[in-house]
Amino acid sequence: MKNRLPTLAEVADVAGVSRMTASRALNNQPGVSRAVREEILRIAAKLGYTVNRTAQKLSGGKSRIIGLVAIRMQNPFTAEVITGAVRTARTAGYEMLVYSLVEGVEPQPSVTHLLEHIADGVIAVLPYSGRYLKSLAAASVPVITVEDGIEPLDFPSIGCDNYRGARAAVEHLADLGHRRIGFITGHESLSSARERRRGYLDVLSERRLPRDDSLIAEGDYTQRGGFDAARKLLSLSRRPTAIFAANDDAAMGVLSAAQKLQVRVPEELSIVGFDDSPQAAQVHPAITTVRQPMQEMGGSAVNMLLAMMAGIEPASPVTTFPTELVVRGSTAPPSGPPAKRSKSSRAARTER
Amino acid sequence: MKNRLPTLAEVADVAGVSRMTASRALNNQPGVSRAVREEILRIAAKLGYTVNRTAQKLSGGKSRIIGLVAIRMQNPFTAEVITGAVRTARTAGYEMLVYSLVEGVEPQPSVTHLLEHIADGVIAVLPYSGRYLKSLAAASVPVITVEDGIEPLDFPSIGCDNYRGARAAVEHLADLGHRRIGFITGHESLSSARERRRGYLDVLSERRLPRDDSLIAEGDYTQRGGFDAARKLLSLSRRPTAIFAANDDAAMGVLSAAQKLQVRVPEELSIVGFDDSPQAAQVHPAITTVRQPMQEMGGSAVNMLLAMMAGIEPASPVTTFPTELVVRGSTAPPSGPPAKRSKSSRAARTER
DNA sequence: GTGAAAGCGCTAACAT
DNA sequence: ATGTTAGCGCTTTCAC
Repeated sequence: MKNRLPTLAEVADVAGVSRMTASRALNNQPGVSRAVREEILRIAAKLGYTVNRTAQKLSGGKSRIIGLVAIRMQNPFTAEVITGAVRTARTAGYEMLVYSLVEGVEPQPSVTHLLEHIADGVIAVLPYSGRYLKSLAAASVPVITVEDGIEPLDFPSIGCDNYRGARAAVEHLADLGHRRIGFITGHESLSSARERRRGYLDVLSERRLPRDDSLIAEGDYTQRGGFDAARKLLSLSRRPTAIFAANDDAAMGVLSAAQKLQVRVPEELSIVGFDDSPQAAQVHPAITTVRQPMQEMGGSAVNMLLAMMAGIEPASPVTTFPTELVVRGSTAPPSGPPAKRSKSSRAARTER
Repeated sequence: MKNRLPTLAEVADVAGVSRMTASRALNNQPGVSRAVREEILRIAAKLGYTVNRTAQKLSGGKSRIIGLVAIRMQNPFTAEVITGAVRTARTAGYEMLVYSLVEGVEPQPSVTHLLEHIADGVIAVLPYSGRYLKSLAAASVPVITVEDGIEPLDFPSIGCDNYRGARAAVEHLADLGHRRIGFITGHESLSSARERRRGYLDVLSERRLPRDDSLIAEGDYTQRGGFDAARKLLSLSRRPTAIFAANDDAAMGVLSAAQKLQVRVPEELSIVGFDDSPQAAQVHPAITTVRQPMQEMGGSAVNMLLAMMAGIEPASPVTTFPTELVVRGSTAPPSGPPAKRSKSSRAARTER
C-alpha cells in the first residue's frame, strides 16, 4: 500500500531509452525499432506498468476514458445502459468511469466537471431536465445523453420510440379483447412518461374504447408506485381487466398488488410493462412488455461519442431506437364475468 | 463543447493575484486576507471554476476522490453498498467514481491501477478471490474490500456475520415447526456461501432435523439459479415445507418457481432469503430475510478508508457487521398434509 | 529512429 | 499575507 506505481520514466530508465521512446512504444506509435519496442513492452509488463491516463489527459492528450453520469445507477434501465456502454467502450480500448448521483445527496454544482477533467467524453443517463441540461451543453468534451425519453432538443441524445411502444402495448391488450384498460403513469415530468401516456390515450380513442379517467393512476416509475396505483385501480367497483404500466418496475408492483389482492394474472388481470428489464422476465407470470434495446443504446452512445471525439457530429441530434412488443405470460384475453367477448377476441387471435 | 474549462490561473489572473493565493483561498487554507479570499471565491463562482482534481493529485496532493471497483454494480448487494458509500463520501467532501467490471469483458491486468491514478483510496466490492486480491494488496493507495463474505485474511475488509445470519434463518424455520427445510446454496467459491451453508447444517443437526442431501440444491446467488434449484426441490416426492435460499435474489427465484408450480407461499412453502435487498420487500408475499446493513457497510468502508488515508490503520483488519432476521409474509408454520405438528409448532409460538 | 525542451493544472516548499 | 520555483507523469513540438 505504500508502493508507488511504476512510471514511464522508470520503464524508460530500465530500458535505457528516453521517455519519449518508451511512450511511443507503449502507445503503438511509429518511430521505434522493432527490437527496442519489444524490449520496452517486456519491461513494462515485468514492472507492472500502466499508463497514468490522467497525466496523459493533462498533457494535452486523450485519457481513453469515457465518463458516465447517472442519477440512480441501479435502476434497471440505467444499469442495462451502463452494461452495454462498458462492453462497447472496453472493446474499443476505452475505460469507463461512472459518477453516480444519489437521491438526497447534493452533487457538485456541475455534475460533469469532475468527469470532464478525467474523460474524453461523457454519457449522461439523466432525467432530461433543465437542471442538468445547462451543464451538459456547456461541457468541454463531447456529451451525449441516453434517456428513455427525448425532448426534441438540439442536443445529441439517444432514446427509444416511446409513443409507438406504448401504442403496441395497448393495441396488444385491445386485440386480446380488453375494453377496460387501466394505465399507470410514469413521472409526468419526463417526456418518456408523457409519450407513453399519449400512446395509451390515442389507441383508446382509435379503438373506441371508453376513456375513463378513473382508469388512469399516478405512478412514478417505481415498483412501490406501481403497487399503490394498482391497489387503487383494483379496488374500483368496475375494475380494469388489464393494466398498462409505464415501465417494468411499476408493472412488477402491479403484479405484487394483484397477488396480494388475490387477483389472478393473467386470468383476471392482464399486465403489460415497458423496458424489458431483466427482472420482468424472472417473475411469475413473466411480464409482457415493450422492449427497448437498452444495452444497444448504451453501446450506441459510446460509438457516437467516439465519433464526436473524432470531430464527427452526429447526422441528427436525436437517435431513436425502435421498440418491440414481447408477449409473455402476464397477458391473456379477459375472462371474468364483466367481460363480454365477441369479435374483438377473434381479432386478437388473428393478430398473434 | 469546445469551451475550455476555467483554470486556476484564469481565476488568479482575473483577481489579480498569484495562482498560489487563489489556490489557498479556494482550498480554505490560511494565509489569505479575508477581502482577497472572498473576491477570489466570487470570481471562481462567476467563472464556474471547479478544481481539476486529477491535477491536484498529480502534483502530490489529494484528489478528494474515492474509487470503487465492483464486479456487477447492479446486483442489489453491490448497489446498496455503493449508495451508502456515495452518501458518506459526499458528506465528507469526497467524490466517488465507480469502475464497473462486466462479466465477459476482460478488464485491465490490474483492476485498480486506473483508480489508483485518480483516487486517494479504493473500495473493492469484489468476490474475494485470489485473482483480484494480489493487485489489491499491492496498491499504491489504501484499499478496503466490502464483501458479503470474509475469509480470515490479513487485509482490511468489511463483511457481515454470515454464519449467525444463516443460523437465525434456519432457526426461525425450525421454530415455526418445519422439519424438512431445503437449502439453495450460493456460489460455493465464496466464503459467504460456505458460511451460510455451514449455519444451515449446524442448526439442522442441533435441532435433530433430518439431514437429507436431496434437500440441498445448487444455486449461484442469482434469481434464475434460485428458480431452477427450487424447481428441483419442489418436484421431490417428499418436498420440503420450507426453503432457505442463500440470498434474496435466489429467494425471489424460489418464489417465482412456487407461483409457477402453484405452490402457495407461505401456506405450503415458507421461504427465507438473505441480504434484505429492497426488492425482497416488494414482492408478494414479502420475503422473510436476514438483513445485512449494506448501506452502513458501504459508509463504514468510506470512513475506514478516510482513516487509513490519514495514516490510521484499522484496529482489526476484518470488520464484521451483525445481521438481523426480518420476518415477513413468506414464512409461516407448515400446514400441508405431510406435516405433523406437535411440540415444535408450540415452540414456534413461544419464540415469536 | 531517437531525444531534448516545454508545458498541461496544480500544489508543496521555500521565498519575501 | 503573498509570490516564486520546481516538479507530479505524461505528451506535444521540434530537433538531430
